[in-house]
Amino acid sequence: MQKEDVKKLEFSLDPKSGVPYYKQIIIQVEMAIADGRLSKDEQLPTVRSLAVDLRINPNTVARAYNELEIRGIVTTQQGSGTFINTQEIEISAVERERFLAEITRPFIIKAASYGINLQEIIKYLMELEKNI
Amino acid sequence: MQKEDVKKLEFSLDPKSGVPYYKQIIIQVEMAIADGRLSKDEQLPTVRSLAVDLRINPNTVARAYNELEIRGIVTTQQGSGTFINTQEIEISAVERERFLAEITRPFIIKAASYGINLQEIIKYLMELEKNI
Amino acid sequence: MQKEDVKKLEFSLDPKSGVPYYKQIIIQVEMAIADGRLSKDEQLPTVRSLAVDLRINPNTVARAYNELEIRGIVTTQQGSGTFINTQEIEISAVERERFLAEITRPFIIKAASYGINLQEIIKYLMELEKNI
Amino acid sequence: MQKEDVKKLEFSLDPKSGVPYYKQIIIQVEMAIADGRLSKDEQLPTVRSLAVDLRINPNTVARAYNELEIRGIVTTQQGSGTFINTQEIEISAVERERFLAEITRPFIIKAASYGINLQEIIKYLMELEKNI
DNA sequence: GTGGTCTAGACCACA
DNA sequence: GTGGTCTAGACCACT
Repeated sequence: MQKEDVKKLEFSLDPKSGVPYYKQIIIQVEMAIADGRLSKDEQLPTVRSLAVDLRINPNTVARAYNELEIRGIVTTQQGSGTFINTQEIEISAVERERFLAEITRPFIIKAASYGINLQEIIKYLMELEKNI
Repeated sequence: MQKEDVKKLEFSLDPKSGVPYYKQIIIQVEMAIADGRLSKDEQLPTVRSLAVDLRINPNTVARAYNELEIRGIVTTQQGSGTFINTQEIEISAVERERFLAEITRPFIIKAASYGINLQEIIKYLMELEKNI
Repeated sequence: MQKEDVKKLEFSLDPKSGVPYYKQIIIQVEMAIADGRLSKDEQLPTVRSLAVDLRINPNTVARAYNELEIRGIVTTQQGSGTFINTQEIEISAVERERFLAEITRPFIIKAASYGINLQEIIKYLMELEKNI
Repeated sequence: MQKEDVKKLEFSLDPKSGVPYYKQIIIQVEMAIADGRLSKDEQLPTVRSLAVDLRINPNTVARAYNELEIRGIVTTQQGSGTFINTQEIEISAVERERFLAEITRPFIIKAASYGINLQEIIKYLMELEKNI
């Protein structure tokens, strides 16, 4: 290998998701840390460059970085940039449950529209799990 | 049987969740349809009665019902009420299986990308099913 | 043939159309007169029987008949029923235009969603017309 | 060219039509998309500015935009505005012709059932096209 | 500045 | 009685 085969960090926004841009950025940073694409002391894109990349207002990026800093996930060094500050992301049980509900709901509803009920879904998933 | 095993429809709002009231109502109607507590041609509570029940403004209920109508989930007939409109899409058993596999895959992948595994999903769904 | 091969009058309501029931009934009576399924002195179904047929409130049928009477299209004979009162239905130019716009709009919009514009539609229709 | 041949987007409401304001706005946006005056990623007037223009309540504009969003026609991003979201469905030339035939047939039949013939339809559409 | 949510209350149309 | 439309105005979240 000539170089590290690292999954590069790529931000992307979904305007239709209803999730505010700044939150999408926060989640993506957190996820990148969680799966190792970002690690301690690495630098995030600058506010301006990311704003240009994503074609959004720099204030929006700044807000995301700011909230990440408040949560202790990144540290901003005046004049030099924003850096990852931690190795681990902890997501609270409540957040976890809420997130699970959020992604599960449309899945259940879509299945139901084809006449597939919860029991059937569970049965299918248990089959799947057994065969992993 | 000891008692009627009715799964009654009960609306409830959580003001602390951050989810707007009207969306909570939409979700509860959708879920009730998905798990069979509401089925075709059944009438929803009237706008006014639900508003009183939930102690919210009738406009908020109306907004939820209106969105459900635009999405084709309910039909309202002025002067008589709001009725469930869902007609399940008819598919064969084979298609059914294929369809289930098709919508399950991205769902599982998405969950996995957030560190949630199949076991956890199944556990959550069983919890859900119990509480219908 | 053994009997008159008459197109029978059949009322039907579409709850999803957004058009009030009483107006749907009015239109259907007018249409039936216009194309000869109903002619002068024929009797309409009774308010009660039609209400039962359509599974709607008798008041709704009564309202439709009442409006038809106001317009001079039918006459109600106390105790004997409601009868067609005219041979011809005249639709005002304004109504006609409005109706034309109403049925044209969704057609144009649907075409547009497939990238077909008005000019193209017109061209196609002119072709059609030439080949009749 | 003597002057820019711009088909500018102009909203206008007819209080006498009986059509609710919010529906008039929806129709005008849809038609503007259909005939190309509005295209993907263009921004609609802001809720407040359109409300001032039309001298109606901002909630009424918001309601129209909201319904357009539910239908997937526009996307709103809180804090930045409302944008056209229509992505035309891609079809081949052959499919195009077939599709046009397919949606035209029921349209013509419906019109005919109300005594409106092809010539009249074409005349109306040409009128429409001229006035864009 | 943008849109989102909610309330309060009026008046109308429909069954 | 039902839902539909619109206004006025408040407060919030996001860019």
